[in-house]
Amino acid sequence: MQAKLNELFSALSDATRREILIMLLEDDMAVTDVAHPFDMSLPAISKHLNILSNAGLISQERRGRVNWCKLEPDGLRDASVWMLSFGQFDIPDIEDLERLIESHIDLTQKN
Amino acid sequence: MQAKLNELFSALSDATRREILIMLLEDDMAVTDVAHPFDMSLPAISKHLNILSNAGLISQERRGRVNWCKLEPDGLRDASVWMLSFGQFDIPDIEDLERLIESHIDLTQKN
DNA sequence: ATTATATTTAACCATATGGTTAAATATTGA
DNA sequence: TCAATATTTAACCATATGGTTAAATATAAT
Repeated sequence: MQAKLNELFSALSDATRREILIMLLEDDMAVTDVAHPFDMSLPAISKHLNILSNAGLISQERRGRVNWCKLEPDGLRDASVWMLSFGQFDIPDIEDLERLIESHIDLTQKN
Repeated sequence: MQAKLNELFSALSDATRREILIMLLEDDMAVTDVAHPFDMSLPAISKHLNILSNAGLISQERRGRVNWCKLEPDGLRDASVWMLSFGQFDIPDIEDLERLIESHIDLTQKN
């Protein structure tokens, strides 16, 4: 649980990786196309994609020589639940997020 | 903006630091007391507290020889807004979070 | 069969991170 | 004044991170 959160937040702590996630919001992409806008080598991007995969934020499916990268929006859930609940609740279901938001707002307005 | 998010997510990517935040949810604490439950030296905790301060997640106020650590719940806002909006919107105000949650749920149910 | 394309793996490098111990710096209490 | 307490700073260390280039692998196209 803690290890998974470490991996998640750590994956999100890099601007290149956050950019990649945003790109994948539009559509699935091949590794080469993900790499295109960045001033960085293909292996570097490949590493970033592995980190995102291991964190559960994307999935990769190889078809032929192309490795398709796909956003896994559920991957963000644990981290966002932790952040919103600030770790004080144990809410597994995304339907409860709205309630968590409410309590987060209460929390921030307390001082 | 990106640098601040790097700092925020990076600060959250360590289990010790997340634990400290949860501890501070209860009440403000002196550095020594923060350190107490951890199997770690005081300087190590001091470094963690600096990282949390620089990320804006806590503040520290020295009174006499005691440095009081205080949670800054607003510090989480940027990161949670990014996560929930997935970077596609530009919502500065926490009142709008509820709407963002809605769209996040839509997003996750899309596939 | 050969070549081009897509991607990963390997080896390497510089810097960052998270810890340590020892010493320094205030501040408080006796 | 002297000692104890609270905390930080400094110097160091091992490992992790984020990048590089060169080589390897697998698939597709000619």
